[in-house]
Amino acid sequence: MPELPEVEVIRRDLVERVQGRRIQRAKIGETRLTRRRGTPHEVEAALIGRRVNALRRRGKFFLFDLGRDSLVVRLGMTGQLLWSGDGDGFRPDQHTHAHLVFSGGGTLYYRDIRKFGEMFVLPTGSVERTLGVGVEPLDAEFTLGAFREICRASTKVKSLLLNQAKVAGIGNIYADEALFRARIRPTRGAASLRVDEIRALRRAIREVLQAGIRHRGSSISNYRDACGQPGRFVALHRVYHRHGKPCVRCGSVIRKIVLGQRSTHFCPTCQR
DNA sequence: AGTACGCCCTGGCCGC
DNA sequence: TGCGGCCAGGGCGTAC
Repeated sequence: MPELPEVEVIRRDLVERVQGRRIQRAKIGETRLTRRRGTPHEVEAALIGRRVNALRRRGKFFLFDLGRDSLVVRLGMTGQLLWSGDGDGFRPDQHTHAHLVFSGGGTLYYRDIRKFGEMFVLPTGSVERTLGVGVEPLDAEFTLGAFREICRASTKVKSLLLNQAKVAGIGNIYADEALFRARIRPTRGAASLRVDEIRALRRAIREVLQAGIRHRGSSISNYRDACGQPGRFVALHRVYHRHGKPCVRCGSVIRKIVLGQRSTHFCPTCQR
């Protein structure tokens, strides 16, 4: 479900609440959550008594820096991290599979209807290598030169954008929206892009991700921030889920196709 | 290396 | 109202 902007909104909501606090209790009640590494009990044991030095984001991953180790959380399609202070905020339900109780009050719940998300612990020093995600599109390293190198691939440009090992954090919504803003057809071969197109796409990626963060994310169905509130960016989508509707730029009918097993939306006139 | 497919899950929506 | 089929923002393993 959540892409870079949604994860970043949640991270910003949570950082003030958990940074510097100690995990007093931890409960993981779903074995699927820890399938990548360890058992629920092992992960719980690695968390209890540890202080959260920082809460960072890498692509679509949350990284809770616990010192020597880091807790890694990925939300998959329907995962949510929901905060509850003492007596207010989220109440757990049947889809709530884990929670962390923090010193000084407050509980962080992990809720995930489809259970595609995951939660595991890695040595902090090996997080980067283990996750293997590519450049952060909002960071300074995402230069035109770096993106040109990435585009030297024999794959369609949209598939490239969705490849987390190349560029971190872009998912189906923001890929379609960025390609629309750059006026590039999703089916174009990445290697066929001219320099001016790569420049436009890089700019569009950054703009659409920043706009997504500014509007607190895209809530198509069940995305919610850490306080349970939906994002407002859907109203500003120009192509995603707008198939059959007129293009906001030229009035042509927005089309929907399948590309790389994912629904893909574009304007057949504006995007070339 | 790239692509297609099945699969992991659950729920919402649509048509009948 | 009920039911089957299809769809979904992610990503992995396998086969080609």
